[in-house]
Amino acid sequence: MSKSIKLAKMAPEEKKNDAVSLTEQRLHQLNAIKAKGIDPYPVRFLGKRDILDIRNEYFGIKNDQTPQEDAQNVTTAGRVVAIRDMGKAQFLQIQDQSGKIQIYAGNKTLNEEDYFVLTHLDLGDIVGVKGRPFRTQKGEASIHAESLKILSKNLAPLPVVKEKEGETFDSISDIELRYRQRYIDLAVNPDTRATFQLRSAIIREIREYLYEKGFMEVETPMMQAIASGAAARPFQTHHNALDIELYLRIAPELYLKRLIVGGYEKVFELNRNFRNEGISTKHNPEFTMIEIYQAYADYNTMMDLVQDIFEMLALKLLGKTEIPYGKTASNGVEHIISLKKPWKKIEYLESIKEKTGLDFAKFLSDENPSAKEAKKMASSIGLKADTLNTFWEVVDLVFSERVEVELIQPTVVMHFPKAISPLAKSIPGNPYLVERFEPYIMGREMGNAFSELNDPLEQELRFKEQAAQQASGAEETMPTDEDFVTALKVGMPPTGGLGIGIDRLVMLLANKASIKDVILFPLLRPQK
RNA sequence: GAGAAGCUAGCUCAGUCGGUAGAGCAACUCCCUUUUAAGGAGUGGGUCCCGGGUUCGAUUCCCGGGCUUCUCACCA
Repeated sequence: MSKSIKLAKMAPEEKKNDAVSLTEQRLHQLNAIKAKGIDPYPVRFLGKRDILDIRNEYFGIKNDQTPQEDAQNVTTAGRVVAIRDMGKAQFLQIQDQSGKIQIYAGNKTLNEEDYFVLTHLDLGDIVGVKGRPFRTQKGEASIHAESLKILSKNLAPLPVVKEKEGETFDSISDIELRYRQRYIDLAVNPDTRATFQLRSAIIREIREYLYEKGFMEVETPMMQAIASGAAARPFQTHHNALDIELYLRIAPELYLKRLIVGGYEKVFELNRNFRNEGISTKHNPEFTMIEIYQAYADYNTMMDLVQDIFEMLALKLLGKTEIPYGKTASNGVEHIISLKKPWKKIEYLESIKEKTGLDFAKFLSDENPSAKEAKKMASSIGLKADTLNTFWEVVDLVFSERVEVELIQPTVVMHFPKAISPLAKSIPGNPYLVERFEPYIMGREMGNAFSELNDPLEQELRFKEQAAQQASGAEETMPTDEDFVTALKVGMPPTGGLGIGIDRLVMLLANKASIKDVILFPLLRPQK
């Protein structure tokens, strides 16, 4: 029964304490449990209550109550995260998805089989407990175990995390381990669990908000013969039976607008998009975006919608519209972001002029403004744009470098040049600017919206302009989708569309500096 | 794709001006039935990321490679 017996059974070569034998030691524990006739991986453990639920009922939400002496037994379960061995009794801490609680267990209340389990427990094991809630002499909320069942034996030891008064000791800081083996990160770091619970809540609240407003969620192809609807490099794949090349979608936009053509008036899709581009703290090759389309609406409708959604999420999930951001960011500067609407609105070209003195608006009427000219202007304020090939790409560089980075508080940037907005409708009476806006928070683009272009002939022209821009060396342009033009010919009502990057939204609300912190399994280079 | 930093025990980290390494926690043995970063006594544990080179000798110096992080570029 004692641990010395186990050791006596171990072959000498198993006594080594290196990395391999750590698992071997546990295998030995496992075999001892099996030899006792106990199943270390039982089929089921029913009637488990959440630890938080038990705490609230017996110890009070503020942890200021003490259970009655004759309190009923409760049943719960979780992973063993701490063992304090007192000899013939032990204190365990178990953790489930809702929280932690202490278990007090000894040979006075456990039967022989359960006591055997107790003395053969390791950190990381999952146990089921039945017992009476009570407070120890030191006041710790506990369960006095009357039965203790092993539900799953831990064979791959977890990092040991200790904490005192909220401070964590020896947590895992190896970022690679946290991303590659997220199950360990989740098992060990409460903050990681909280982040992904928040992510789930954000997505749920957005869906419910839109359902409430009469929107319908749809699913459009992720595998597309033409990857359009945005300007980005796609992933390519192959369908064997049809023997065709397919692309993973870079945006659902053109399909969603086909649905508006078909007669649905309020649709959205919240799902993955794929872009074959670099990986950074703000980019993962697969990322989640929501696109929302509403017929008989315009970009003003979308402006209200995006502010409503952000404000609603902050209030519902964080309880306030003023939220901190940046404490964990690399620069260490904390900002208080106010998501309260209405947000500040600025004009795209005007904002560049204000910040830099450069006036690009006068080039709007120019059919094919020279990139050289723009580069000259950019270099006059110290910006190098050597790798760019078109006028408006250079302008966008100036915007990102001098305007975007300063948009800490929520700001709506409006009215982009038509040349870089091939799917947006022109402002009436202004042939050069479009009814488009992008919300920015913390210097980051959080979305993109416009009054959707529904003139098929105009759309055809815009696609042609994109092709021409590509010919003149633009890095990324939007491919022509003939069938989409055909759809517009059938007739699409005036429509407003909005896209929001969900990952970045979660980063904002969860106060995370890296997109990898809000994606459960971010793409990493495979280990050799 | 470019630059910078990092990689040492299961975890968090020291360290070696070149002589094959330490701490705390974890693990193992013993004591302990209200402890809590439990405590006390003892023990073991390392391909110092990988491969070359220089050297009597490399974890350390040099070269190459791997992976990660950060910054930049592209995108959301």
